[in-house]
Amino acid sequence: MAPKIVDRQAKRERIVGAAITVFAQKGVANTKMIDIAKEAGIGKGTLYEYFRNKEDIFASAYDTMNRDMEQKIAAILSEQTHPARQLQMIFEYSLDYFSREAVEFSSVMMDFWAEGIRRKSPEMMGVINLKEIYDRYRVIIAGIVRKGQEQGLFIDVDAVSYASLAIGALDGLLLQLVMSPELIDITRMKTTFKQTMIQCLEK
Amino acid sequence: MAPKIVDRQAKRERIVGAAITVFAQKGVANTKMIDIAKEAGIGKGTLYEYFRNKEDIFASAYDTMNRDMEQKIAAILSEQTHPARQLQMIFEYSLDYFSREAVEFSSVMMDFWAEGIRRKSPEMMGVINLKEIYDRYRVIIAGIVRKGQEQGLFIDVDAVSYASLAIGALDGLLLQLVMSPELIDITRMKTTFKQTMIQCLEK
DNA sequence: TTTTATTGACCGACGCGTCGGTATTAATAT
DNA sequence: ATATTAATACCGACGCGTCGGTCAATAAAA
Repeated sequence: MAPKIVDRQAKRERIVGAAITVFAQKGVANTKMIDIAKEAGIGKGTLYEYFRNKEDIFASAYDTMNRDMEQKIAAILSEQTHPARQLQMIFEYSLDYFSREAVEFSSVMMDFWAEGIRRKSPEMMGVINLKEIYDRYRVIIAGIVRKGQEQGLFIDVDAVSYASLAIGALDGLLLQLVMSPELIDITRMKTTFKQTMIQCLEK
Repeated sequence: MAPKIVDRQAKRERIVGAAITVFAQKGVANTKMIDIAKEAGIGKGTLYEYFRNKEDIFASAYDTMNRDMEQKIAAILSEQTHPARQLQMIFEYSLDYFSREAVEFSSVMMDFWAEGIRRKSPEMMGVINLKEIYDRYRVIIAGIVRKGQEQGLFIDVDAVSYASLAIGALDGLLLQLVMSPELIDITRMKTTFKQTMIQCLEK
């Protein structure tokens, strides 16, 4: 009259972790349910006790990875108050993160993008709302720029365009990093970022 | 004792054109062989008389789209000699191209990227060599920057990093354009590009 | 008639999700 | 203590739909 007790939340997280590992190795599209199950050390059927379907695991993994990133950005913003420094920190952190910590992360993220793009037109339940994520980052960067302008520190550039450009540059670099890691010198890239994206902003 | 005569080259091109149309409508991954055949107005089996497999059609479509882009870049370079103007023209042209043909071209291109990324690690015969394409563009942009530096027009920034950054920015913007077309104002973006990516370069 | 082009019915591999059955645990009775 | 029981966790063989690629038959041109 009493069931086996399992920490379902913890197990969900373990499965998501396993999924991310496999995604990194084989690519999201080429990952089979059985691959995730094996990595998590459980049977395929058990996956369906914790997730409705493949899509569901996919979305959970995406959420997890994205929450990580946003928390770190938030931390940076609270450490620094000078707009130019905030931008610089965000750029440098992103570059570091992409290159050093996250060869894994990067290619998985690329897969998520590809999926997100593929799902934009059909009335798919937008499990992965890429647009929303972009909007959020755009708001953050544009906010910093506007603050700098109000303080008379930055030139009069369109804050939203600048934010789109900066986010685009980071994403695009991630793309190239995944393709040719040997070609992108992070240290130099940081300098170049500062020389172009930041110094030109300052009066 | 004489067969039906067909212009095989022309028919291949027709098929590739049909493929691109369908890719734009349904996304590369969701396009079935039968969809391409129907769009081209031929039977499914006939596809295999002109292409070895799906991969082959895919690669041909990619080549076609890419050759278009490169030819236009080359034309720009021959029209302009001033380095800063060359960069500006390339940026503006790319932005125009992306925005004008965003729906069709852009989302198909994103699919190609996603595929290219997915195929980087396994010893797949690199039908779609994304790395090579990137290298080519990088060489072009970096070359312009170096020329500007030699002429004493540009500041001393690392040409390769700059090129990666610029290409990244364009790609990343394309990504955002696909996601939220309404958010990206091309005219403003051109101005911002000039204010950040070009003016900061000039002494 | 011969040669080539075209076709779509067919095949088989593949992978998602299900389902019937098994294993494990904890409350309860003895 | 220990047997009993009930609720839940776990599993993997299998069903079924999907889709890339093949091939035997057909059409058309010369």
